[in-house]
Amino acid sequence: MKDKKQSDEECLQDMRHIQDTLYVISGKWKLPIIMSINNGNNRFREIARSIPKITLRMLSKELKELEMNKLIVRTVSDGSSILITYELTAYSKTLAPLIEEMKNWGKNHKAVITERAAV
Amino acid sequence: MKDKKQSDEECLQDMRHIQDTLYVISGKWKLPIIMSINNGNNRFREIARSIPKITLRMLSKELKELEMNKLIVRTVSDGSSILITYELTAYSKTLAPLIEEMKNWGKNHKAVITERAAV
DNA sequence: CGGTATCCCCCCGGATACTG
DNA sequence: CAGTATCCGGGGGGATACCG
Repeated sequence: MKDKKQSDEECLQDMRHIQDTLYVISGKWKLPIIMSINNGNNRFREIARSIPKITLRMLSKELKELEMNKLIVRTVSDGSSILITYELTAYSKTLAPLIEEMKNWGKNHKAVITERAAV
Repeated sequence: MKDKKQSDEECLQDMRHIQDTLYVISGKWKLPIIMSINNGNNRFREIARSIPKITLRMLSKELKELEMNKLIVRTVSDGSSILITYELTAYSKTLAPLIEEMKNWGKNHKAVITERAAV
């Protein structure tokens, strides 16, 4: 978002891109799931335990969508017992700056809102 | 999101911040509205016209929420006729890096998904 | 111009139970 | 462990009509 005014056409393009991004990360759980996997949780139950309040149903659904968007990979390895692991793709790493930015903004916003509530 | 693994506690904090941010910018229209105003549209109908497919109802609803979150200001100025303008707050500018990031990511993602569809 | 009021549908997301 | 099945409420969001 530049301060310089852009053409309406450019602005429309940008809106579309933003809506595309919003669509991919929308929902309460997708980003938390990515963060959890990034933090070393690779098994279904492990991820479930690491995210407060998420239900198995939602985790299952969201994992599928993330896989469709090429952000994670589901692997079934057949050792002594069957083992299923979820891993982030290299592509998912491109979300890192975005996540970082959202993390910081949320932290600050919490402060802003809390201050308002106090007044 | 660092590559270095962080403590689970830190990770939980981050998830909460992210969810706070998601909550504020969630919905199809909030960011497009901010972009539209940023691009010089300050009147209700002007904004409405600048955003494809948005309905008056949604614009009205979202403007209120944005105002509650201190991202825009609604001003009623009483000249020869009543004039209502919407402006971005200084605070809303803190979203700029996030928006920029989402714009770029969406642009690239579109390409990634399209490529997949071709295969 | 600057919105509200209704109606309505869809689907997100929670609860709970169950399967292999 | 790794999920799926079913049920269900709430609300996001579209269409349309209307108001001052």
